[in-house]
Amino acid sequence: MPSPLGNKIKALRKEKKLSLDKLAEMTDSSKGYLWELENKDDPNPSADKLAKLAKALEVTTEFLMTASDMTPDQEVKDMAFFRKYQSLSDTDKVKLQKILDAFD
Amino acid sequence: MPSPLGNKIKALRKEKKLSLDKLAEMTDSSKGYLWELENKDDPNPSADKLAKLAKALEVTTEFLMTASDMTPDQEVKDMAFFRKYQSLSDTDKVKLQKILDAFD
DNA sequence: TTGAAATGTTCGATATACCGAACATGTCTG
DNA sequence: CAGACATGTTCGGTATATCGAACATTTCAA
Repeated sequence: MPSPLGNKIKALRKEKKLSLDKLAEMTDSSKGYLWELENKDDPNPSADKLAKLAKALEVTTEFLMTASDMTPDQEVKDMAFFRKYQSLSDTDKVKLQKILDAFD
Repeated sequence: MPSPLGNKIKALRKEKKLSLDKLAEMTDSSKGYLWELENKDDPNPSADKLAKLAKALEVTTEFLMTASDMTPDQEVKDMAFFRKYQSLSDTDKVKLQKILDAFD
């Protein structure tokens, strides 16, 4: 009856040794609602709650929401690459785009 | 009055030449609601809608949710680049990473 | 062993996400 | 220009996300 999302929240919360009350406070929620998210059938929190939960639990919303097929390691590496790319100047971005296009 | 999330949705939708109606159909929403998401003050869709939007628009929920200081158009272009990158083989990814590292 | 504090669970009430359908506006072709 | 069709906008109603507070359970010190 609990969901993947619920399981992840509970696992992360336990890992950080937080009570429902404490996590509720950190995320501007009620503990009753957090309990529902963790234990009820098909939870569907708002983007706002999701973002606050991700921040409090120190993960991405993507991680909370999706059961990814690639390894967390690979996900993290791809993201790191993307962050570097984003920090480039526009002209450098264009250069890389050209190179990328040559690959596929 | 529109929000970063709304701007991104609209930019991505336009990029894909989708009408509100079409996107609504793809994402099990009403076009009225999608219009609200794109144009109203502080939209707060559910995780479910967010996931369906991300899938239809071929971006991550993380990308949709996190605000940034660049224009939605620029973000969308960066995201397009990232999607291509992700579809590469591991060896090609590494090559591109090397090239990127040479830039900064 | 007891009971008080911490943690977890349930539930009625309320705010709001989301819908359907009407209305408005734009964009064409005849 | 007419008007038909696609697209965008507004809005009242309904389902449900979320709260507050009561109730239950666990924990642990005295």
